[in-house]
Amino acid sequence: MGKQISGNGRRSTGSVGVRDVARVAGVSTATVSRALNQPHQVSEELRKHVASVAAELNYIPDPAARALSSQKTFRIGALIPTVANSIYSRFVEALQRRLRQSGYSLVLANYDFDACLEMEEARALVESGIDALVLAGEQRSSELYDLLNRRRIPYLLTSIHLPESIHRCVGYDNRAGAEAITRYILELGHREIGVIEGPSDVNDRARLRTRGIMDALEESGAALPEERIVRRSFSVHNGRDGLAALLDAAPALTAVICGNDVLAIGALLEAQARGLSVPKDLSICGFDGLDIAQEMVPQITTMHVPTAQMGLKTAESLVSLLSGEDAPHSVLIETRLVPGGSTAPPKT
Amino acid sequence: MGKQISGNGRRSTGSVGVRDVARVAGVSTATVSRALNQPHQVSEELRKHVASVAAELNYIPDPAARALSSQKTFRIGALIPTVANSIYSRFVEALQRRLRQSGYSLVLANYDFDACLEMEEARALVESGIDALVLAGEQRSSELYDLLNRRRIPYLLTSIHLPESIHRCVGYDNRAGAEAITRYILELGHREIGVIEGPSDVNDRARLRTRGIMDALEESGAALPEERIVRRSFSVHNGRDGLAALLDAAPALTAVICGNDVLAIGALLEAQARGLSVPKDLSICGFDGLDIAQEMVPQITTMHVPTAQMGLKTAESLVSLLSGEDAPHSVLIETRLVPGGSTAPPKT
DNA sequence: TCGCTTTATGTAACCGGTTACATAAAGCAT
DNA sequence: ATGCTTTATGTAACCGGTTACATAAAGCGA
Repeated sequence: MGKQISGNGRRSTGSVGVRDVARVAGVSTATVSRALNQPHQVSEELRKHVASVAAELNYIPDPAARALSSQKTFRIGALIPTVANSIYSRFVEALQRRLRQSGYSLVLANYDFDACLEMEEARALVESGIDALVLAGEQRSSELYDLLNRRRIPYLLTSIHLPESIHRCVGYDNRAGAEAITRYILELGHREIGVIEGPSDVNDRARLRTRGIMDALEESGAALPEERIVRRSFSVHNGRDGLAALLDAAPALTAVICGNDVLAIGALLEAQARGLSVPKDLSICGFDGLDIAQEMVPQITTMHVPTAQMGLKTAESLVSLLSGEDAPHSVLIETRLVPGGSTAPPKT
Repeated sequence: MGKQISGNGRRSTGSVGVRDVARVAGVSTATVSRALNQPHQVSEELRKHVASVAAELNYIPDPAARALSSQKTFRIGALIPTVANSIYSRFVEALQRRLRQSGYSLVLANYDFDACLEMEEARALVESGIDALVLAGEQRSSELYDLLNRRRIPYLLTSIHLPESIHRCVGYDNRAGAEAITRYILELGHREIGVIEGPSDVNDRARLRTRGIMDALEESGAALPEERIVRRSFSVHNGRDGLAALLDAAPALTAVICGNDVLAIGALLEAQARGLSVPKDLSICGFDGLDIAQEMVPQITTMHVPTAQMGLKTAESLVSLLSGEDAPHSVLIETRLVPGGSTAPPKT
């Protein structure tokens, strides 16, 4: 290769760089950079001139160079259990859309509720270069939090609301939501209640929901015998299976409270497959407010979570945080009880 | 040996850099870089020494610096209509998992089937720095392809199989799949058939499926009057609405073919809400093989698409491509007809 | 032993923006 | 007009890896 003079403004890659723009516009590279990034520091006429030259040359700043010198990547990581559940996918979509508006890209990683994989993916995300990280829930090895703190990477917990926690969050109150929907079931007159809870060992949202259910039941004086609670990971199939197990152990149930809508859909389908009429023979309720659960026949009573709004708020918090403005330490996303045809007073 | 490198080797950011590792290990920065990236170019003992020093100092290469000098970002963009449909979300999950194994991150963008937004997001992805881009389907403004070619960014089309196209692809044959499932319906004896097609104007997968349905129907000599085909965008709600419209226009239908499983689920729910027995009064089939459709009662007859496998193959193609190896120009993902309880011969 | 090739390592110039600092010009009170 | 402050622009040193080229050492045939 021939020798390369750095001063001629030609990039070896062949594309247009700041030095080209500077040369054509007859100004320095510093001025070009300022004209494009800190417009107020440059006289208006020069700004316009530089902008027009840049546009004419079809100049596109190299993101790697920008990241290297400014120490900002304009990338945000999202470490989500699974995007196959629409409670997370809607969130991710809204998050991405809003981040883009502010010039950020979303780097997605999923770990399917596997704590080990979560740690690995987190490490990879951090090492790939991100300005901030979005996590789901609070429960995880302190190693991950240590890593983030050591590398000074701001992070945000979502799907959970913890005003007392040292971690920032944008989320909703899983416990209170579950308590409210349980009260609703109790107020309908149910006393023979079963629960299909989520995998509460590795998922604090699921655990909080179970806690809320138990709180409401205890408050009402209704005890919940061991055999009336089954634990299943989130899938329609497991919902069916869970209800089958419950009904085998306790055929007298009049209501089943599910850890989320996916389980509730499964329970509804299993009930129907067994010839049970919902809600006449059995009331079923869920949590999340998925579109599809709202379309089921009967419509599933649920605690609706506005996940798109959560994505929006999460994005806004992150953007403020990274702009040096201060964002609220915790943001509460309000849930809403949506009564559907899947619940009714028990048969007398 | 032991000679001091000019400067103190300390990064202004305070973290450990190649120069620190080089100094402590008593070698040059070039050797450190080579020891970590081209191990075969360095003597084994030196390699181990450098590796241990790097580990000891907890050295993590700066991705921006690496990207700037090597012109590789190790990031791959995925521009997906929506991740809220599990046909895409499963794909994205598998894609991400496999890419990570080879050291790549996934940058996700979604456009909700909006062609304008797709172009905008594509531009943003390209400008954010990616080594390659994954797209869904072929149909889009040539402006996008021009952009990718101009910037020399390799790309791959998915969810579609086009061996003749100039574009690379990893996907399945939408037309043939739809033709096969339609034949299946015809072979059951149905002649009074309705169709709820997807939004074929902006979505070539949906259009190909409609084409496959029409091909099979024409081949069988069965004409499809205008009023027996309705078009709806993909949602359970629209599936219900679509079936309602079809039944209003043509109450004598014995089978309904849906553009995908989401529409089919909606159609099934609407049929049940109207007191129709599926499949006795009406047969319904879909396309995609979503988990939830397989759990419905009755199980929905569908053309199963192994999306996770498609994600895997897509990732592998991309990795080969970016490693300079040659990847197949088109990869066919096989679909599979899964008969379920939602279809049966028509009432005689 | 010489000369040539191969292999291992070091030096320093990149990659392409950003920005601290220097400098020039303009504004303004005295 | 003088001196001081404010504002606009230029110069060049960064950011932290990678890698072309130079150099030293080792291998090897004759």
